[in-house]
Amino acid sequence: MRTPSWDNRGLKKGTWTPEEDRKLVAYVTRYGSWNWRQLPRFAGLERCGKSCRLRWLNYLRPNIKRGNFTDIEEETIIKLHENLGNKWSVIATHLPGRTDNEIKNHWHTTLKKRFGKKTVQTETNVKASKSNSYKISDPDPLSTELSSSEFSSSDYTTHQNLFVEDGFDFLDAYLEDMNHNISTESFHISQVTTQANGSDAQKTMECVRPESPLSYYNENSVVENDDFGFLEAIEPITEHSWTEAFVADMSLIPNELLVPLVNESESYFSSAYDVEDLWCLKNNSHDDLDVNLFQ
DNA sequence: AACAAGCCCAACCGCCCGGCA
DNA sequence: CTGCCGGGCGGTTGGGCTTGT
Repeated sequence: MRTPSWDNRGLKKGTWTPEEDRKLVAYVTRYGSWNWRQLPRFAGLERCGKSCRLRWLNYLRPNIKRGNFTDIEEETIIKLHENLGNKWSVIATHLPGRTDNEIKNHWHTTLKKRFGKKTVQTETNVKASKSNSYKISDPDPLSTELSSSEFSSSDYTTHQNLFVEDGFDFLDAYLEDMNHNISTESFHISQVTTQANGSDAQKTMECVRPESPLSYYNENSVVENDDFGFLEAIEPITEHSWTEAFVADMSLIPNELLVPLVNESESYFSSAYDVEDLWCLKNNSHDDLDVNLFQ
């Protein structure tokens, strides 16, 4: 979108590149967002912390739901906006997978025009009459929170995809999530797993989300050049690897923020997220997910 | 085909709030 | 109590994309 530029501190501004996305995802996935202001330095990013935070929360974070808003989602936004005003972050908590920024954009570009000048209540009642899952007459905005059963099952595919059966491999789950339901096209990427033990650990997995940052890559070049570097982040391979920056700076990260790898031979990744939160997510109902995850 | 206008959304900016020393 | 710092939030903007003429 925005033309890349540098501010007076030498920090980059503007559109994020795929490489920057990979660095940020890899770093936050492994170490969490322990300090947004310091994070870019350790992650090898020439960005301000705010920019990193925004990029992560609005675009790279798992469970982000993209694409058109459903009628139910629009009804929810309209109703909540009527009751709460421009409290986009609060409204976003009622729409699993949607970010406040996305909701705000959708409101300004679409809903405001459609509903801004009409009586919102009237309009929403019409829409609500089409839906048997949303009670527009409920006066309490909080009580209008949609239960998991009020969304179609596909709405939650991203949540369900966050976890895989064979253990707690956060990054696998992340990639699974990124694959969600966007395209039927597919391409293969290499998955770094346990190369350290010398076994033939390279697997392939399908990545089918052209709208994701990963899709910046030409699919053919990914296959032919094996240049899909997303996972290189967690295992410095060459001296030119960007990972060198944060690997070299690891000593500066407080020990308590460095989560030891559980089992290097099987689960290379670890996360500084609250492990209890993540584990409980595996068992909790869907409507807790967006609250607990990655806050 | 070329241009203009409007749309859309990622990203930035500045303010506010809470935690902490 | 006060000031600093980091995070969060809402408003705004830049510019690519789409649609209309």
